[in-house]
Amino acid sequence: MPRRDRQDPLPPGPELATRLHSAAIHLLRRLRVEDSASGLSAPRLSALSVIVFAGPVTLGDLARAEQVRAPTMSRLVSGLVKAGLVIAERDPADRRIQRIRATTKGRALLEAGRLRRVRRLARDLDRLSAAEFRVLREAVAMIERVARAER
Amino acid sequence: MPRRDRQDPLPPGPELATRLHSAAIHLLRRLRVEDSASGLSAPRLSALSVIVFAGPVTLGDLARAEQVRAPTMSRLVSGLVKAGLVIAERDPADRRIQRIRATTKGRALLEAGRLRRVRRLARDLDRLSAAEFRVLREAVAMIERVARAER
DNA sequence: GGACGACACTTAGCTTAGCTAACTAATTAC
DNA sequence: GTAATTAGTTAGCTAAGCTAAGTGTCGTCC
Repeated sequence: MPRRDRQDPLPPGPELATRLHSAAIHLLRRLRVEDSASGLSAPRLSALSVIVFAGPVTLGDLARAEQVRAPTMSRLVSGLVKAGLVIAERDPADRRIQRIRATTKGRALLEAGRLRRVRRLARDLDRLSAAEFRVLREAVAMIERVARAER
Repeated sequence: MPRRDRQDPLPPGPELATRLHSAAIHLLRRLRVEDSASGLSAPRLSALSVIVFAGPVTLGDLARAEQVRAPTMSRLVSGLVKAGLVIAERDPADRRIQRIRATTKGRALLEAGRLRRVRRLARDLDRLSAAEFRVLREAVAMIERVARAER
């Protein structure tokens, strides 16, 4: 019975996927260091990010986006509300629903943090040549397409 | 006083960094869905991953890698030990230090989870043409280099 | 070679983040 | 107009984060 050893080379598709997966993890782990300056916990920062970029969202939307249950998101949001970073209003048309959106303060806080991360990444990318830059630009467009695809 | 508007185009370096950052986040958020099948919490899964790939590590190494404090990692590791996924042994040369390594079971569990993520990503990457594949391969090598760089 | 500081981790005790189960209120379906 | 469904919340638990303080081990230095 043929057994697949750990050292066996993987087929080309999975091998690239493996490397992309690993590279993405290491990239973001590196940038995460900058987040402590925001003063927010990782779950709150992540939820705030979705609220800022996805515009007014419902609590259910948020819970799905963050892959947590509704009660968890309910408490995260009330923490963000108390901190003055977001506002939650009942939808007048369907009063079960909340419309959650960022305040100016929330948007500013998130944007400052995102800038720290991006600046750090931009500094790291300075190691690349102009030609490599062009290749990376193409690749990023592909990753965006793949990562946002329907299913 | 010239004010930078939100709609202003960013300079080329930061703009690529911004897009790469966002693409990496969306890529991993998408793959994270697969992790529930492992039965482990995200922090434990992440710690196990470092243990499996970085070989025997100390608790301090792990805490630094995961960007948490020692007491947090201490409890994560004892959870993994109780679950039979890792083994922690005192270093005979310096008995303050632990050498933490994965068991066969731990390695198998992590590998199964990683495979689910990678297979999902590989399936997503099938949308790309052969030419795009080659570009992506080049870009991944660059990202690996950048993400592992010293500082 | 004994005292002392530093180091690696653990314990205690707190807050936040995750969950399920059960509840409330609003809407939709019949 | 009653029943079922949907959106969130509350209660109550475990896990994960922190700081402060404790334990044992090592290195140093006189």
